[in-house]
Amino acid sequence: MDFKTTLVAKTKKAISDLYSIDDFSIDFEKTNPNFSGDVTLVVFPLLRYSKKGPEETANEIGAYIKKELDQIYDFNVVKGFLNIELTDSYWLDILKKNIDIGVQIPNIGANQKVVVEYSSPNTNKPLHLGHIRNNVLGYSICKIYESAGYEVIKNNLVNDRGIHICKSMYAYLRFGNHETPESSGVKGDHLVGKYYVEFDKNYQKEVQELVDKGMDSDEAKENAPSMVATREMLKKWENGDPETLSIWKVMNAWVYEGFDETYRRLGVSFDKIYYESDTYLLGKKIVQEGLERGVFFRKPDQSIWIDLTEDGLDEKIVQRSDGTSVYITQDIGTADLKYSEFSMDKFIYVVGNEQDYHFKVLQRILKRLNKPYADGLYHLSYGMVDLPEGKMKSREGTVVDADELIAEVVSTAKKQTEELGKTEGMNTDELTELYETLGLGALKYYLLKVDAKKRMLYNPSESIDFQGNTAPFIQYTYTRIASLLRAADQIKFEYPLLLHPTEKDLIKNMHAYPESVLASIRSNNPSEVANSVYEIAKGFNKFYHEISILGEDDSNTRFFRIALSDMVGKTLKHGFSLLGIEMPMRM
RNA sequence: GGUUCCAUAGCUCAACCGGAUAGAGCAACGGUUUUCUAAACCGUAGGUUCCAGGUUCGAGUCCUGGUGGGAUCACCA
Repeated sequence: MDFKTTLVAKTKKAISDLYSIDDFSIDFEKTNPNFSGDVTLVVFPLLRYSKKGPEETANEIGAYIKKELDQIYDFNVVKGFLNIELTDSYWLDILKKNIDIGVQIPNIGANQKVVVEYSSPNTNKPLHLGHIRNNVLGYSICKIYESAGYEVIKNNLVNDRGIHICKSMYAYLRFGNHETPESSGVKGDHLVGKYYVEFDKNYQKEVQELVDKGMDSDEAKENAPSMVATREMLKKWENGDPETLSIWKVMNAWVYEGFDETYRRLGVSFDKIYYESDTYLLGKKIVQEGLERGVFFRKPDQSIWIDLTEDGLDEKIVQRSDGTSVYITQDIGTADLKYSEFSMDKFIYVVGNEQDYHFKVLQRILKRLNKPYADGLYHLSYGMVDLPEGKMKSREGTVVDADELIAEVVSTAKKQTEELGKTEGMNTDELTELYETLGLGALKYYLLKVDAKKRMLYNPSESIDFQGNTAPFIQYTYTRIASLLRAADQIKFEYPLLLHPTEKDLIKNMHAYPESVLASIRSNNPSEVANSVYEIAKGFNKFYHEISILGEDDSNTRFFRIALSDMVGKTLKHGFSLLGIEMPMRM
């Protein structure tokens, strides 16, 4: 039994002995740093039983449990707060256990399977900053679940078909002059993206011309020649026209090559990739079944709907009057496919919050269809990334391109490192790797440290500032530890009897780490891990600054501090691995 | 307009179930290097937690109403 359980049990016993009650619950919380103590019991809710003032009640309980538990060094009472200070030997025991078994996250996910769908790009344009947030979040949440014993399937659903893909294809055929990534030297996804933009420019021009001739604007949008041709192309694609399929395959292959490079650099990967071109028809059968069972209904024009007004949602179309499926139908189909393949307990979609309504509807529909996996569906909804000048818009060219951004943070890392000039003796390969580790670390951490569901601002100058709450700060802390360990020839020691305050703080922070991982799972939000790691790093730098480690004369104390530092380093590295960030050995 | 999310220091973000004197980083100002890496450390200053009510021992957190902002409400994906 761990100490917290014992503490709660003893305290409950104290309260029921003192005030003769038995049906109540209590909980301890961390003591506010402004007061002395480690854990705190708020006694206000107990006053109605004790019928005494808050101070007196707290003092009575404190005196009772102090006698009962050796781990309690002392207690103090401020108003209705009973602050309990634990002994150094208690914290040393915690540390010892930590050092003996290493960083351990409670195994709460044994025999549970989670499918995490993330990334899910369109193959008509390159990735941008919003995609980076998606990828980094998705990958991190996978790592976090894995650390607690879940079996995780990293899943990507590639949106490789549809009218938007045809737009790039149309523009390429018309303006492309057979250029290829090889001939132009442009990365495949960027090349295709170029024609997507090209399409839009030409399309706008055509619309304008029609409007100038007196056509209504909506009508012009429908009748612009390039739009008509693109719709025609989509039909050909759906009918399996060989020529259309062939150009589609070629262009998609270029995009995949480009994406793979970006994925590799971001350090994300997938266990299972679905392509929408394979799955987009899957939902239709389920729609038919649902129709027969009366979950869906048909309107006079033959379109099929579901009525969700009882759930506070609207009616939603699931099949068009011409018999083709809509987006949500595909999602129903793919959900079913995934369940038949993986029988997962939990199914996380990492998708932006502009689709909150969509996923609410999807879950309701799956429930109405009595799908067993409906309850396990979770939409990890994250906020948009804003730019200081406003929101990103592909059309206006105000997107932050993923590849450019990565190149920029890496080159900043290089510049910073060179200015500090501490990398003597490292060869070119090592340096390249270091810049990559620092630059990408900074970028990922910048995106992961804020609450996933919140909208956030991307500030270019701040993201490449490597001071304060940043990945390089934590990486720097790690290299300090690595350097200590290199200097230590051996680590043999007895645990001391007393702790320096900064040592105790470090132990407390490390003790809180596994709990933060569980909190990240509960909230599906890696920022809790990021914040916990930051606290530990900050604590270490204070410790490092205040007391000497290698310079300590007493060899036992010296080795103890090295072992403590080692443990801090391991915890930092563990935390960063859950965020998908590497640790350098030197910087 | 309906639904929904958000609003905390000059800026970017924290604050576990409702708990004490709301915390960090950046920016500003001042300090620390004969000492294990100064990408560090210490200090000063900075707040009517959007507004008005309510619930209670206690509200940034919960409820109601307002103000401001985002998203969504397609036979698009």
